[in-house]
Amino acid sequence: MPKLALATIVAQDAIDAAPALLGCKLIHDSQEGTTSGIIVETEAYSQDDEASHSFGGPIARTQVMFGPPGYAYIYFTYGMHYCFNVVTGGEGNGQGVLIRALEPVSGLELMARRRFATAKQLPLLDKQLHDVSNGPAKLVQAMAITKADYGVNLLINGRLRLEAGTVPKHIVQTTRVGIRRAADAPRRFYIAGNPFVSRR
DNA sequence: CAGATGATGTTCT
DNA sequence: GAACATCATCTGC
Repeated sequence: MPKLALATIVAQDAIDAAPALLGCKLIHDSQEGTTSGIIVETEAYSQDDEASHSFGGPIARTQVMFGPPGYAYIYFTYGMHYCFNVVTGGEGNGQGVLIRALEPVSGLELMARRRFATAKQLPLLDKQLHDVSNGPAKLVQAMAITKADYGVNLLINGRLRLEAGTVPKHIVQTTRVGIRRAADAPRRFYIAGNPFVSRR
């Protein structure tokens, strides 16, 4: 069963867009080569959500979340990590979907080289393979997404873009990871049984 | 295996 | 000062 058009998916509120983005593909063209992966884990953040960066209204850092859907919201955290979100919902409404894990599709060796200091040879061991992109900051590093990608349109044919995929068979809905406020809200979604999910 | 902890810089109280 | 949408590495079972 094919996915809805991406523009339709991201126009929904984050709580609906988050599961709908599972199975879609994220693609990045770079000088080094192309990397891509299937989105297997997401979290929804909305303006009325205490845990969201958009809670309380727009500030400089979160401006893009209040713009039209389908753009990249990238933030820096813990002094060393970047994370990547897809802006969702209507303009003027601060929302986004955090992409928490990818299943590599192409450019696996390049992704592994970016993640690990030493150049790994394919095939990777299972431990190394899963570790390439099973976390929000890990996939950003593997895909070489940077703050320069903040605010790019992911729906057009740019260097960083989304592509519709197939609807996953089973989706699990549960609580989000690494937050204190609204910790009980079931706003995390992942593809059941997928080995690249960051945690169960 | 689980749990604790340090790294490191921006944002919040 | 403390918290933070994290990760790698350490300790102890």
